[in-house]
Amino acid sequence: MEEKIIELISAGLKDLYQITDVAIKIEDTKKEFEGDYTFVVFPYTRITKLGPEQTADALGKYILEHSKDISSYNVVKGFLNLVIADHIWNAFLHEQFSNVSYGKTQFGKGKKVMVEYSSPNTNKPLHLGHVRNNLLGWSISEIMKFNGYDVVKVNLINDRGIHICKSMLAWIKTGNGETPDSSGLKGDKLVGKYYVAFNELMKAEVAQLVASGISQEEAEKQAPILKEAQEMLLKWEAGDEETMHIWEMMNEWVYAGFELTYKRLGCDFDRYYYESNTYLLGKKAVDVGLSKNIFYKKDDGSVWIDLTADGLDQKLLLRADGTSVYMTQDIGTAMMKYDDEHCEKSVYVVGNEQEYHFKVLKLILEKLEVGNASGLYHLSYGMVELPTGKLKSREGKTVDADELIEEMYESAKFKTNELGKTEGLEEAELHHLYETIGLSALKYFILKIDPTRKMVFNPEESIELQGNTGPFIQYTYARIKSVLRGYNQQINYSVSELFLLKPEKDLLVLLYKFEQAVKEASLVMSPAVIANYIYEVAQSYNHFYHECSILREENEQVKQRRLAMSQLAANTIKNALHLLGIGTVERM
RNA sequence: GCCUCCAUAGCUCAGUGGAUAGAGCAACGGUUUUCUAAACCGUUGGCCGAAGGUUCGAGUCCUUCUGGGGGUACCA
Repeated sequence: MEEKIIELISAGLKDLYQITDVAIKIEDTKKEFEGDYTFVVFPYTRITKLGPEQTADALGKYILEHSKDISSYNVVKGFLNLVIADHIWNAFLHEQFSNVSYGKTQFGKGKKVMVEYSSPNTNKPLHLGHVRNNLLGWSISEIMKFNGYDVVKVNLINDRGIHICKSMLAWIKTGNGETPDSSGLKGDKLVGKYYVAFNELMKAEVAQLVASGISQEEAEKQAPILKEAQEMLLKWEAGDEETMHIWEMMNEWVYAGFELTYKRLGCDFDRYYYESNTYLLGKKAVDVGLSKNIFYKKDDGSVWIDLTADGLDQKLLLRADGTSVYMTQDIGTAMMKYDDEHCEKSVYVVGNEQEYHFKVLKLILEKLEVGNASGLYHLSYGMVELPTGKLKSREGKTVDADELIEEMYESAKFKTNELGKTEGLEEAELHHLYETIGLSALKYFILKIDPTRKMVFNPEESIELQGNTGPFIQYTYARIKSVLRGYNQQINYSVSELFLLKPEKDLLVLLYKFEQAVKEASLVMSPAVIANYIYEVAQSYNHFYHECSILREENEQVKQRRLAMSQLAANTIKNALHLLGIGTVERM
């Protein structure tokens, strides 16, 4: 429809004013005014030599004469508001109302994209920050799939490095052979406990050193337990048997724990990468870079790249002791990823604190000519903060993912029971209901916010189930399904020339824009576009529901139309919620 | 210091250079013999951080300033 209008305006400008070769832009008409699309004529008044009103009026007249699809127009100052004829909306409804995959586009057809998300460290459990990452990564993948892209979801497990050694060391020193079975703790929780323990042990040692007259900074470098961890990393890279054994055992615990959390969050992956498998490839690449003089070696043996010519600093690629760092691993991973899948685009869902890292990574890949540097895209999302301040995982001050999900579940359960809507449902159905509603509240609360922005997570607000929330949208869906159940026959809608009431038309126009939202969400990689869109749909449907009778409508044609609209709204909500990883329930 | 992102209602957030800046929450009031009240309708609440500039038109673009977040050579 937009294209048609643009053609009309373009023809009008040419015939009336001899204006050609200009990019015509139209926008949605603001609610306060009558019309569907608006064309702003201000920029053209200089050429038309007429006032804005006259220019717009002449153009409006021209369009009305040349198209049956525009039923009327009005002019406010320099704004030409065009009203689309009802038959267009009716035809759209007729075409789409039973389309269960309504909204799908072929926008990204033939393009293959890899989306890396989650990417946890194996030394501690998943927390609120990971939750945002997981939800974003999964949702963006699904949005791109919905747009026809071939998407490979990837999880890069950071299973090696000094941080892992810290957990291992603390476990060896203080664990007394504790296991998930013996402790009853989820595997990731158990390992996380020892990561916190390490930091406490180290803190004590640092305090002691400081007491003996050494500076804080120096003490933090010299703490014996830190030295031990560093030695352990060396042993690990050398393949020391005992170290490897403990490492493998503890990682298995963590994976089992993560798996449970992923399952509950609804995240899945097509492929897993392990940094323990990719860092050697990275090291090799560093050697190649050295021989090509892209990198250089300092006297202490550490390897660097000088990026001052690119406006950046110097960056470390290998430590003086020869062990690899984050960057080394990421070079190797990028190479392996490209070898495996040959995606033209590789998206990294990683927090914005690492923007610098990815800028450097991209440059290095470019210079080394490996791993498809041009396709690298860092989807940089904002940090999650609590009303009380920032999350601090080193001190164990976080919002734990599992606990958070459980709270949402309980909240949904409490609210459902309070409303007394549990009648006739069996235990398993109830569980499913609470789970679906609780997770919807959590997911929607996080995804409705623009990913690039930092967000404040208020636990009390997040468990709200009213207003602009996931459950509100689910409720609208359940309400529609209830109406459709009440009819319980095939909807038999045929295009009629009947007049659309305002709430009907508003809803239809909004539903028509789903594809546009789907496309935009994929372009800007933002589930928030979908979330905000579907919230408007739910609001609009509820308004329509209050204003217009459906089952009680006596005019059969109108009744069928409203049923068809309900059907289309239900399909739209279901598909949109799916893109956010949110399920629907038939009643709630 | 340098780089970068951000600043919109009491709170959390929307706002492709266009019209009178919008939602939700919170506060107050109303709607159910009628298709699900987790809903709907209304009231209160704004120098869009400040000052300049570009433009017919700026919350949106540019400059400066203020305040905050993040990054910045051996954590990841």
